[in-house]
Amino acid sequence: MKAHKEKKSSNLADRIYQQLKSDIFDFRLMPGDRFSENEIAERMGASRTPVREALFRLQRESYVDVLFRSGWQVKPFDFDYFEELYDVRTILECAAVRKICEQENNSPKLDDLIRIWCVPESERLEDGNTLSRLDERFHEMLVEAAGNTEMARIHHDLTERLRIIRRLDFTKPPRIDATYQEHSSILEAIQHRRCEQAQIQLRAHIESSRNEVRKITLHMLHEARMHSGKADNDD
Amino acid sequence: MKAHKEKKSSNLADRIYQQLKSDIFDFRLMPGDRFSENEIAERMGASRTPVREALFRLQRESYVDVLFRSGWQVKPFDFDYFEELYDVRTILECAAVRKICEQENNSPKLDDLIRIWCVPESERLEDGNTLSRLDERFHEMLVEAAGNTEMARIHHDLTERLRIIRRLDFTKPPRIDATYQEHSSILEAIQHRRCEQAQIQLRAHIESSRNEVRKITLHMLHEARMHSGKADNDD
DNA sequence: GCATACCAACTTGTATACAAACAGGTGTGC
DNA sequence: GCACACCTGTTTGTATACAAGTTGGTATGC
Repeated sequence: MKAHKEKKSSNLADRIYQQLKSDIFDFRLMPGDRFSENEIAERMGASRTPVREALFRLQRESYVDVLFRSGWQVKPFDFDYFEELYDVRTILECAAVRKICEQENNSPKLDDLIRIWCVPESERLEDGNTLSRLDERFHEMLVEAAGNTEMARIHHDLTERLRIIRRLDFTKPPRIDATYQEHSSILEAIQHRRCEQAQIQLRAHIESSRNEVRKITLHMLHEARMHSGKADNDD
Repeated sequence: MKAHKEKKSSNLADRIYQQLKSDIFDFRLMPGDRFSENEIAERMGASRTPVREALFRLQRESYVDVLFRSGWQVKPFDFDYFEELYDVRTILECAAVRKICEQENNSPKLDDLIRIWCVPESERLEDGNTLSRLDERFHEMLVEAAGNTEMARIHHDLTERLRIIRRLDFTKPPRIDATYQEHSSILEAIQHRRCEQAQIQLRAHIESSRNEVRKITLHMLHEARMHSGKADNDD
């Protein structure tokens, strides 16, 4: 009765949604760019209907805005916005750590985390892209281990929204090493139920990642603007 | 019914969204009910297009589900889900209190709150419905006073989702009195920057409200099922 | 040369038409 | 009486047609 198939492939709207999102992520659609539904529909080889569905989803996730009968716009970069998301992320993850520390037995998720991150240096991964995704999963799994699926869902949304700037964090080996070091240290504190210590370390970890990203983002955005041959728009 | 001015919002989809949501809230659409887009479109006197837009929004907010080419369904009541939302709410609000306590000067929002809630008994409101909305605003303003608009937005979403069961809290005078008492006490603690105490009180306040709602919800749902002549579905 | 009014092209919002797939009933073969 | 195939109506997914409003350019008046 409930075993309905979920055919993702037959859903044009989903595909367009994903495509548009990655266009935004990869700066093929620049912050501030304006476009119309017809334009997208033509480029995607579809009609306006699924395009609109995709755009409404992106709008709700605050990637784009609709101007009344006057086209759509990729939301301009708003650093305050990302700062706020980082803050909420920190709050949720610290709360998750607290919940985990209140559990008597390790949840399977926690054990998985330990297996992944508490490894000798020789077994550590080095690829930036891979590690970027793995880092995302570390923080997500931490929240999942707390056992509140709605909290995990909200945190997952935050992660999605932050990915556009966060993946810039793993471009240099020092940050990669630091990540392994900090993650394993946090997990160890959790394992010994040192709640306060774990939270402090987690907060510091997020903060240092955030600082790194702050610097790189500005640079990247500037680069992208230059390559696209567009002038900086500062009025 | 409600003599609201028709705002000529020019947005049919929005109106349909609001209407459907209140249909769900008032149990005109029962949890588990199945319906089709045409059915809704006909009842609303509109075409399927804006109806679909409204339904997709409600789906994203997890009020309804779409079954592949087989109609829509009002999401069945899931008490674990509401419990989880309450948890996240508590986490966010406690974090907000912490942020507020770290501010040196009172934000205007905080002063507003004090003006509303720290009043002599004679000036207190008594109407359950009014107070229900006012209570929502208390918690929302608390988060807004912390100064993180994204956190406030997420909290606002939680509030929306919890309203369906939360408004059942203010049906009895004792809870009304207790609410005034607890809110003013929390605000006082915040004003004196007693962070820990404020958080503990807030947590207890939410918890007692939650307990009250837990009891009433079960009863209400049962009533609604009886009146609609439907059998309980406990698989 | 400048300001303003108007028009035409374009944009989103809504309605309708068509396609694909599922569900449930019905008839047929045994 | 029962099982199974088929057919028909209903459902969502997608495309297209139409309506209403905005925008930007152009022509005209001064």
